[in-house]
Amino acid sequence: MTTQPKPKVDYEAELRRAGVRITRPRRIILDIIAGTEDHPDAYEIFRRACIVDASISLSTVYRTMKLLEEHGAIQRHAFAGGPSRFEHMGEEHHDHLIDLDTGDVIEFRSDRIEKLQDEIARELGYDILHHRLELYGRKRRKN
Amino acid sequence: MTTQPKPKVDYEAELRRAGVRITRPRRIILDIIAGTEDHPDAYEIFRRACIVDASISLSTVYRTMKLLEEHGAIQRHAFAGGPSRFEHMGEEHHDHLIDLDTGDVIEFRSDRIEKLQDEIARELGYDILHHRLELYGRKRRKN
DNA sequence: GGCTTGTTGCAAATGATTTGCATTTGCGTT
DNA sequence: AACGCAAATGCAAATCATTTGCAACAAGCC
Repeated sequence: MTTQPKPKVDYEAELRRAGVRITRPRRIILDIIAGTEDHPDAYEIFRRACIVDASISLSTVYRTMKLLEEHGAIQRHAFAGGPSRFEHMGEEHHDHLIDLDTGDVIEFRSDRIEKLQDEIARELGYDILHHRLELYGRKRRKN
Repeated sequence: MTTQPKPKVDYEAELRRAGVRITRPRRIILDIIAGTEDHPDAYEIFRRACIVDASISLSTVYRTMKLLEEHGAIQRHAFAGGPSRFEHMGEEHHDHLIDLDTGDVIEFRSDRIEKLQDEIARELGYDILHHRLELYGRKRRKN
């Protein structure tokens, strides 16, 4: 379970290629999500963006998040009871373990689980487009 | 993958035992969720309740859902991009496959996945209190 | 049956997100 | 380098899901 350092993908070039206009707000937002390893929500991204350019609006953050999600540049997580939180797409898909005490999010990945999911979906006659696996727990007490 | 007929648990007696006052609205809502096999949201429950008693308010539905959730009588599902949907607690835990075209929810269960989850959490030093596994897909085209 | 306290309905508040619209800006074209 | 137009922005207001304050009301114990 190594913490793989995510490669700084050049989203800008990629989006431009897809015909997306690169504006100043978009560049700033892009930099923020590309450069963070946590899972900020829209408002947090907005707050960070404001530090760079105070004229950026929250609507633009939301619009940009939706745009990036549609272009597969980011992943939206809707954890139970809270605003959506975003994360740039890494190489590898992974799932999340949410620490109920601290709210920390731990990423993990299990190929066996991925495989099982596909099997189950096949049995049920479905193709999986995506999935969501979240474990909610607390740190084991050393007793 | 059999569709087990859920036992009509006597929520009323159980809640009363827990010191919960059984009012007319609560009884109606309880009957609705105990008697359905789908996953209605608060508004849908409200709508169904209104047929029985038009004076029931949406707030009461929300308040009752929260109450029932706290007492472990129902399960709240926050599927991606939509309101919470509720389901009475069956015997067996299960996960969900959401049909992206129709919104249908298919229940399934895999002990192997459950087991893997526990293993993973243990490796990470956590105890799982609960989890959420949702597969989003569409029906396989017969090609 | 009356009392006490929890519950309800309603309307207004909240939190997250979206949208209408007038203004601005990217960027291919001249 | 300036031009033009469609696309993007900021702002405020709208929307959607859910919660809350409060006065009227009803459950369940005496």
